[in-house]
Amino acid sequence: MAVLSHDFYNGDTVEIARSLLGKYLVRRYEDELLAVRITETEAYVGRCDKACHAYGYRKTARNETMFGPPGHAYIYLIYGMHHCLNLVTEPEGEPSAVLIRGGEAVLGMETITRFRYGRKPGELTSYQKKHLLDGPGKLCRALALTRNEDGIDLTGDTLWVTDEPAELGLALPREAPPVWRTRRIGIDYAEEARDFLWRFTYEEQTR
DNA sequence: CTTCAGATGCTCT
DNA sequence: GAGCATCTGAAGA
Repeated sequence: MAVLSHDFYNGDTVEIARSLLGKYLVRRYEDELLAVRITETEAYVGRCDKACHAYGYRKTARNETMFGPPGHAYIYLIYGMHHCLNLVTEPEGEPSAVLIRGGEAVLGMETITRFRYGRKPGELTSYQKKHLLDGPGKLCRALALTRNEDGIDLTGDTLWVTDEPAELGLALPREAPPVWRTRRIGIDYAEEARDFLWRFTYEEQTR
């Protein structure tokens, strides 16, 4: 399969959130490739999910990208200072997306740690290394993703997902380990949707 | 290890 | 004006 196509994203959001685990998110920044193995995702579905920005098909300036075609990045600012990356799913007009909540750096460590801490990899504490990319805001910071990248096509040359790490010149696993399924984080306001088991992580990852 | 306060600005009512 | 799909550092256990 290699680079995920628009077809991949044109489907059930919860299923896509699960299957994105273990795949590789690639960011081209200037002439360098940065890559992250996806370890944590969440599904958001406008049709039926009170936690989704587009719940009940409520369209605003912020969430407009989710109403567009699948296979694009929906990026927004949260808490005034952090960005969150989502991958738009489902057919156009069904506002839905997968939030990328965490990963592990596999390519471009120098640049990633510079974006995160302004330091070289060897200068990080073990705590900083352990928690380098375990949150949606951290991931966007590490890959220099902001609202400037909102709406970009995931089949272009800026940001994409692949399940073939050999394309990156890396000998890395192609298969995901068993996944763990839990409630989503930070959506206590969302009534019954709080209890949807729409968060996916590697089994060994608790956080 | 845990909890907790504060940061900070955009978005929607 | 209220609230937010978060992160950090400091302090306590």
